[in-house]
Amino acid sequence: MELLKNSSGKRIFKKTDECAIRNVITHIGDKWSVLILFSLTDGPDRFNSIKSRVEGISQRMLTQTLRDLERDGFVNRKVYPEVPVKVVYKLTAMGKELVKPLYDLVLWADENHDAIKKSRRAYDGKVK
Amino acid sequence: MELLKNSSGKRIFKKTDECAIRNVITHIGDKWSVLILFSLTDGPDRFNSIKSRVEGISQRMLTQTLRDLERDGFVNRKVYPEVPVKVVYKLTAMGKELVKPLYDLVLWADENHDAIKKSRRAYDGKVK
DNA sequence: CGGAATCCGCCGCGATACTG
DNA sequence: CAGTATCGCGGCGGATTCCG
Repeated sequence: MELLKNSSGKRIFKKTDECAIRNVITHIGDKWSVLILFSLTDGPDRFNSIKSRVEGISQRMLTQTLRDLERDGFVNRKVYPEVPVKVVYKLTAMGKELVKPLYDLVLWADENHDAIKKSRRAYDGKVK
Repeated sequence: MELLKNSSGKRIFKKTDECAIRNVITHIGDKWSVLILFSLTDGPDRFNSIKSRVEGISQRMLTQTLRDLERDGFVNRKVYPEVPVKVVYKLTAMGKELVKPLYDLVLWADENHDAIKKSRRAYDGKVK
């Protein structure tokens, strides 16, 4: 994956687009993307329903994030020209694939949440 | 993990600290953390060496991110009181554990990198 | 060498108002 | 209902300077 190495044989993480890791992180790093992806694992859902389930997200950010996810091929957007309009979002095949490793990560974090909080308290105690 | 559901049986993602996912994302979410963690999988390394390997990171961000990782118990910091000072960072046991699911995620992203870029081009072509 | 401290630009993101 | 458009500020993070 990362072939570039320095004189000590250690990997170098390039700035550019070629670094796959950076491309992932930009999505994962965005808190809303992950929550939206996970919400859609419960099945297809409508705009305002997602909005109410992902607490705290603004209309602006939901629209924008869904667009990005659609653009990357993780989410499918379907418009039903009723009155009023109905728009349903669902995971694509690739979207469902992405959620798998993502889920393992979240699961790990959930299990280690206490250990992390404990470590923090210890650290903050030392530094005061 | 997430027990709260709405009338349709779909999960609700609370704003608060109770949502494990949100806690994960804030840690792993930022681009620098992941790159630093991965760089340390090649073995312990010094401050400026990491800085040169993670391209584009500023001194400020490297220091800050390393502190956060140390605080959460993912990274160990050891000072060698030589002249000039030498500081070596390495993954803790928990840090190594974290990298595993993280690696699967990155691996997935690497494999699907082309598909994502292709989807993007198709999307951008439509919207123009 | 490995930081800490300060300053500051810019843009992410929320709030609000308006449309098809 | 599901968006777009516009404005405004808060804070992330880069650049610079100084220190043990």
